[in-house]
Amino acid sequence: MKYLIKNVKIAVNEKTYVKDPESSELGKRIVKHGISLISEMGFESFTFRKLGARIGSNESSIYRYFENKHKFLIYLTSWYWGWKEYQLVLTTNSIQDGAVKLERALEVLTEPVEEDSAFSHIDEVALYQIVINEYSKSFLTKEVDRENKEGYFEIYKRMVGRLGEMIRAVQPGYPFAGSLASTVMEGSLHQHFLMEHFPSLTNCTDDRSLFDYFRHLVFSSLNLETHG
Amino acid sequence: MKYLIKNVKIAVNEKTYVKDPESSELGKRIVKHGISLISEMGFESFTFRKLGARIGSNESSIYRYFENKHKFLIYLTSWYWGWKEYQLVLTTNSIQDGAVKLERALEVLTEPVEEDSAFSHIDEVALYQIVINEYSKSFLTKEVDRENKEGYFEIYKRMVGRLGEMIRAVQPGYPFAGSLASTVMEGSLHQHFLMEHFPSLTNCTDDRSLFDYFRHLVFSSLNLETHG
DNA sequence: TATAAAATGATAGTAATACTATTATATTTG
DNA sequence: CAAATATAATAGTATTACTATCATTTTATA
Repeated sequence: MKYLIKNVKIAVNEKTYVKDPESSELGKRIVKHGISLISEMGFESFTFRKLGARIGSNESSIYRYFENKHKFLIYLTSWYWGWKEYQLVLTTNSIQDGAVKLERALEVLTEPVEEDSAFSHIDEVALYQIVINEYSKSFLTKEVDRENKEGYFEIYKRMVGRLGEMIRAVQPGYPFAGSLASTVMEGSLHQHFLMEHFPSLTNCTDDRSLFDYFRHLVFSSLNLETHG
Repeated sequence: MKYLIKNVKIAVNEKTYVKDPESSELGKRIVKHGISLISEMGFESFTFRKLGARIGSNESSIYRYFENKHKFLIYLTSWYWGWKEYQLVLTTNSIQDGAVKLERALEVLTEPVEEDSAFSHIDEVALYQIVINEYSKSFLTKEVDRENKEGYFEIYKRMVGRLGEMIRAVQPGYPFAGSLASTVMEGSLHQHFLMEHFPSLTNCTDDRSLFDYFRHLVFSSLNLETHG
C-alpha cells in the first residue's frame, strides 16, 4: 500500500496547532520526539519542558507550535485516525461486495500497525500505543462539548460514520449500525489494552483472534454467515 | 431491592485508602463531597485543597484518608462496582434459566442508576457520572500493572468474570465469552458517554435502547433467539 | 549583500498543584 | 483527669503549566 501514498499529507484540524508542525524541521522534531516521549512516560508525566530538553530546544519554542499538551494529544490522535482512515478507504474502496468490504474494514481496524515509510517523522507503531493508552483522555474532559463543536473529533467521527455506512449497506434493517460501529472502534482499542494488561478479561491473544472476535460480533449481529 | 441491603457494607480494597473513610464522620464527608466536586468540575480540576475548602476542613486532613486523588478515584469507582456487583448477584442469583439470567444481568448493567437509601453518604447517580467520565483514567496509566497486581481492580474484574460465566453457561462453545463480557462492561459506559456528548455516533437514545442494543449484540453473538 | 522579518532560544516570573512536615488544638477514651 | 487520637493551621518544597520579554540566529527579499 505504501507506494500509493507518496505526497499525501494527513490533514488535521488547524485549530489543534498554533503553527503547523509539518511546516518546519523543529515542528517535525516536536512531533517525532513527542510521540516517543509520551509513549515512554505516559501522557500524565509528559511535559513540554521535558520534550524541549530531549530535543535540545526551548520549552517556549514548543508553545509556538501547540497551545498545551492536551491539544498536542488531539493533534497526534487526529493524525493517527486520519492515517487509518486513508488506509480504510484505500483498502475498501474498490470492493463491490458489501460483506467483503465490511470484513476488510474490520481487518484494517484490528490488524497490527506497521511503520509507514511515507511519513518519516512519525513512528506509527509508537503512535498506536499512544492511541490505545491515551485516546480516551482526549474526550473524557469537561471541555468535550466545546471541543467537539470546534471540530476536534471530526476525523474519528467520520471514521465511525464510514464503518456505520458499511454496516447499513449489508443490513439496512439493523437499527444499531452507529452503536455497533462505535463499539468496534472503541472496543478494538480496549481489547488491545486488555491483551497487554488484563489478559484474564479477554480471550484475544493476538491480532488475529482480535479480528476473529470482532468479525464474529459484527457478522452475527447482522445475522450474516460467519465463514470460518 | 433496597430493603434487602440494610447493614451491608461495600468492601473496597484497603490499599486504596490510608484510613477507612467509613470509619468517621469526616471520612464520609470527604467521600460525599468528593463525589459531588468531581462530578461538577471533572477529575483533572479536582484537588484535595478544593475539597477541603468545600467541607470546611483542611487539605492535610484529607491526606490522612487518601494518599492522592488517583487512589481516591480508585476507591470511589471500586465502591461503585462493588455496589453494582451486589445488585447483579441479588438480581440474578435465584434465576434458573441461563438466558433469562443473562438478560437480567444486561439489564442491571444498562439500566439507569438510582439513589440507594442504604448508603446515605453516597450519591450513586453522581457517582455513576464519575464512572462514565473518569473510570478509564483509573487504569490508563503507566502504573496499571503494579496496581493491578496490588488488587486495585479486583471488583471490576470479578464482575467481568461473572458476566463471562453467565455467557459461557448459555453457550459453552462460544470462544469469546471474556471478550464479550468486557466489551459489554466498557461498552455500556462508552455508549452512555456517546449518548450525552456524541449522539451522532450511537443509535441509543435512552437506557431502554441501550439495553436493546446490548441484548441484541450478546444474544446474536451467542446465536440465541432474540425475543422482541 | 544589506536589511528586514521571522523563527528560535534564553531567562525570568506567576499562580497553582501535589504534596510533606511540624505544631497547635480539639475530641475521645481509658 | 490524663493520655491518646483526630483534626486544623501553617508553612514549605519541587514541579507544572504556562506568559512575557528580550536576545540571537536564520531566512527571505530588495
